[in-house]
Amino acid sequence: MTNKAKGSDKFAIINELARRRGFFWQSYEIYGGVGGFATYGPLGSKLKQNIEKKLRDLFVNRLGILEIESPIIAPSKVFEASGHVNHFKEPMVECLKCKKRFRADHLLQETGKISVWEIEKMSLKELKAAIEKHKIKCPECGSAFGEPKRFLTMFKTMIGPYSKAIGYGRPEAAQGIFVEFKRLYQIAREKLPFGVLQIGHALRNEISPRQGLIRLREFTIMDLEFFFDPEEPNCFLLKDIKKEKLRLLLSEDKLKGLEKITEVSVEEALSKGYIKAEWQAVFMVFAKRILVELGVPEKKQRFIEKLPWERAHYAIQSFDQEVFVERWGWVEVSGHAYRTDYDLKRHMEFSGEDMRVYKELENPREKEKLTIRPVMAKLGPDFKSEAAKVSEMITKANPEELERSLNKKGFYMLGKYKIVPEHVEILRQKILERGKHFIPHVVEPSFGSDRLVYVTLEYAYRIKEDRALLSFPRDVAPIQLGVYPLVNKDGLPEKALEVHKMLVEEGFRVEYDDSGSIGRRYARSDEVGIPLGITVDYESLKNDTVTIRDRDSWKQVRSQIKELPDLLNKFFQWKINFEDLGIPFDN
RNA sequence: GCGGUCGUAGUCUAGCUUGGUUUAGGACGUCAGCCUGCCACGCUGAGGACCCGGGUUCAAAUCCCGGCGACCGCACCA
Repeated sequence: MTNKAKGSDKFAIINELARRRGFFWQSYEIYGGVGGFATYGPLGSKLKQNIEKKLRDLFVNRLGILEIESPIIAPSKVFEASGHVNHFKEPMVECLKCKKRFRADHLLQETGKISVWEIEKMSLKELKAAIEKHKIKCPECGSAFGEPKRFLTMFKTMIGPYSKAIGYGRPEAAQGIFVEFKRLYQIAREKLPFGVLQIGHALRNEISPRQGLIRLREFTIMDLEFFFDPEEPNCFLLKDIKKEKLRLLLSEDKLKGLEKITEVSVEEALSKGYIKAEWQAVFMVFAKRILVELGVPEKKQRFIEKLPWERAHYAIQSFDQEVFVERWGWVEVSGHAYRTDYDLKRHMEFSGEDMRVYKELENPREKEKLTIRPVMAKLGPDFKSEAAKVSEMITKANPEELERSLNKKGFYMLGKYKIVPEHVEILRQKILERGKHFIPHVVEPSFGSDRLVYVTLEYAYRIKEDRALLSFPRDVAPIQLGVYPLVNKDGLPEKALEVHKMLVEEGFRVEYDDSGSIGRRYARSDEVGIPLGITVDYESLKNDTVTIRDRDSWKQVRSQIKELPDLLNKFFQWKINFEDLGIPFDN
């Protein structure tokens, strides 16, 4: 859509380029478009796949994390258990005069001094009453508020045509992992720690998403839930990366109104208690590295600690990894939440399934267990019809306390019933405690795939001699190679097509282009970020060599056609650089 | 949701104030052909647009109303 007001900053330029070249655009354009939905074109979907592949390579291949794919729709129970049904319905009030809208819960928290937990339980009527009671007025103009209303940011649907079963579109992929925990734990051969990754769509019915790929109503999330024993929180990868630096913006500084970056090594961040879990720190390092590899320098990244009231309901500590983008400033690209045992515990409560794991103790402990057994032969005559009730009360009583009282006073008062030693039998059993059941803790790195695509594009974008080029890291470039005949005659196209075919068969993503002039083709390929251009010239016909052109420097080297597969494979695996591809070529 | 700005080919735009001269003009891109011995050369040709609906009028891209959408700001973003 044409618009002068949108200006021509990088965001606008990239969105325009993305639309024109087929990276992505707003969905449903023929019906005027709908905000918050994007369609990826051929180049964009490839770029996105490549970025996601990078995370898979790291997490699944290198760290052995399990990948799953679960449904987007879940029965309401799942999100009741997870707490989303309560937390995704934000109570809003609108000022009757100036029409400004506010979060009712935030207003009450700030001015009413009511705890988050209390507010959460309140009905709309109670919220209204509380607002009136505390005489809360519009912070903008001082007028009264209208009726509070809840805005549900989850997409709600029905499961089955006539069913009353309510379902929700998942706002995160994480729950798909938690609900399958038992089976996944078995598949992981009942060993901790282990992690599960899910990459998939998530839905959030945002009120007004107007930032292109940055805020979508349907987006791709990459949730990694990493389960570990809270009593053994040590990360075996730490030794390799403990010296690596992280740029943190700590909540204590945020509270003071400072935008101060604390640059510390992982080691230090942990010892000083800035980051609560080792695994969390390690994943933050990986997240940083991934962004560096996508082209975002460390200085343009930071981890910002969320304040208690900014945090999601399930987290006791959260860092957002932010990247600086030109139009929007610091934008979250990943979140790192320490979810503790919150989710598994809640699903355990709501489903009744045991989500605990069992671990054997290194040194099994022998424990004495005290049991008090009622002696019915004595209870019966003494308590008559109430004997059964008393008996039950005895089994529920604290055995240690009962025994102590009997020894000391010679009786024990169970409510109004006086228990004497004849009424009970005291048993001491030696039991061997071999292990214990517990709920694992979870740290969650969670990436927004679409945002990674956007920042990759923004950081790849540059101008060289008035020409736009996308300087993608070579391993995420949607198209790897362009093959061109220098001119369209004298057998050059035929030769170039042969080279093209050979490279396609070798598994490269290659494009053949013979339109216009060679310079135009180079320019076009630069704009879609093809790292290397292979040109067949007259020399090629004589000695089976081609030139290889580097997108970023525009330099060229000459190499043997038959050596291309090997050279190029090494190049795209970052094993060799452009200069190693052949001998310098000057024309 | 509110306020402001705005909506013309794939993209950027001219035209709108003052309705008719428009078969809606240009540039870039695209396609076909020629040309082209290395960085968007040139030539010939082709295809491609007034957001949607209603109204006013002899006549609407142009004026009015409504809808939809976009951008910016506010609010929201678990």
